[in-house]
Amino acid sequence: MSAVSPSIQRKEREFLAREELIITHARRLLLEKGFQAWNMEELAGAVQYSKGTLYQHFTSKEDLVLEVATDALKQRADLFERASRFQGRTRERCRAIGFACCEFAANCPEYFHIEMMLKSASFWEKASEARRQAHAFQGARCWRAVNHIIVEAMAVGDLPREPYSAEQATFALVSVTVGSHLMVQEPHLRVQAGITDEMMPVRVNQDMVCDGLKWRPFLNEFDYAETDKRIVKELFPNAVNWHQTFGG
Amino acid sequence: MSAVSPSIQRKEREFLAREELIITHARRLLLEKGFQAWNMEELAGAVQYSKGTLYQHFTSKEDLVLEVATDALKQRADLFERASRFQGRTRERCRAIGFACCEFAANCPEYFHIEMMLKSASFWEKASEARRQAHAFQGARCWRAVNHIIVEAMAVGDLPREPYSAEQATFALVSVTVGSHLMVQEPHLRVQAGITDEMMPVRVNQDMVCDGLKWRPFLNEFDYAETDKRIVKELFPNAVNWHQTFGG
DNA sequence: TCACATTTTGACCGTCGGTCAAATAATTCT
DNA sequence: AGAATTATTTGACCGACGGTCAAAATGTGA
Repeated sequence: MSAVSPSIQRKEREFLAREELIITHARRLLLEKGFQAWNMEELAGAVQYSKGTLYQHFTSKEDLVLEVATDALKQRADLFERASRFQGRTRERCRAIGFACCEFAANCPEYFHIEMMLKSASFWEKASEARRQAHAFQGARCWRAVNHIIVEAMAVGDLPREPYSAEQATFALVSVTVGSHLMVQEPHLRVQAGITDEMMPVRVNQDMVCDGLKWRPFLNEFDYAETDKRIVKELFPNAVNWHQTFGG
Repeated sequence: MSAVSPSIQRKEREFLAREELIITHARRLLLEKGFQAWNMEELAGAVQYSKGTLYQHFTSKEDLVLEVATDALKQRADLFERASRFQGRTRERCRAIGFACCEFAANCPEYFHIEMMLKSASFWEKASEARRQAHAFQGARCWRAVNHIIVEAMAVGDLPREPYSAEQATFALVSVTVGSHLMVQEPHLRVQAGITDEMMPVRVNQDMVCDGLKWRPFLNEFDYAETDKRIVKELFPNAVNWHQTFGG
């Protein structure tokens, strides 16, 4: 007998295709309306299946949303890893990751808020174990991309080993990045801080932390404007979000 | 006739007392269980009133939670303003606010997650206009406390006016602080970064940003350990959370 | 074509936030 | 004091939603 009957294979393919369809529509609803303002019935209608069928793919609404978030996080990790291979000094490569994160945020503007929602215990425990692990895995990829550059920067002498450890430095960059992406979305803060471009403050704050870490070369001893042009050209040639960052 | 009948006054007092009671129990439930894992019936039982009575005080569950969050934010603003009057150089006073924020976070460990929840549109629009404004007002107090010190630091020459404006610097400090408080609560990140003390990384990250802003005196040209002891002694003599920060 | 296995469906359930007419309590009037 | 009036409290009830499962529909193999 053959290993797997062809009809089984076809079923498998159809199942996976349907899962993709569900995820795609769930992503759309999540971006358009947030978490509360749509329900599973509505999603079922959108994908032309019944509610019961949705629950063959996901154990709960939270499980489905976690899947969407993890897909986004995987995109982020992919961008981070690609950016970390940028040719240049360690701080330039860190900068490339900063751009990658902004590129990601431009594509998934609601991502960081959704991510914060995930962290509440009641949400997390309604998701399946498999999807929780998948999310942790993609998160670890992002962490490693940053951490590896920092370890290398310390190895080659661009970044002092004192007073901050590689882990402290990584944690600081992660914190300032997430914090900035969240704060830049706050209308009140945008007014108070006079922010128009949403991405600029994120990278500006990253610069401050890198300078604070004494990561060579400092902002005022190197032409990072050239680096930035190279990053955009080599890593994000198709992105349209960097125009105002360079003054139109 | 008298301006207001005494029974009216008594009613008023009782009404306010009951509102306090409701808020107190809601705060407890929120800290113990988060947002989802309790309902209005349960709260009504806890305060020994019926559900209908709760809705004479708050337009919705979200409105009530916003009130709790704003109370916490007011505490934060009070601590910030007190800390900003600390005697010392501008960066020492900024440091005092950093301690104030950690003191606050120790008292309200769930605060920043609740705050993130508030920001989702569906939550915000279910709250009453009055409470939204109250929340914005307390948020502005926190912003101003930081911003004033930064403006003064620029005026006295402790902080260069270039390349960052006072608003950019304030935004950076706010972002790194909120981001750090959020990230330090993540179990995965705590493991990856090897964090045991929850407050230390927050202030470490603030130090990085201040150094990155070139805020004099730098970390390595001043004995901030002395400042820290003074801050704890003068501003938080009763707090117990700083022991491990100083190595037991 | 029929028997059997698999998949899909939507009526149904429990929960919860929120409402409101009726019950109860407080106050005022005579 | 007691009736009349006003104010307050209550909890049965509603609609919405996430999630379930027996029955219907569809697919499979002989």
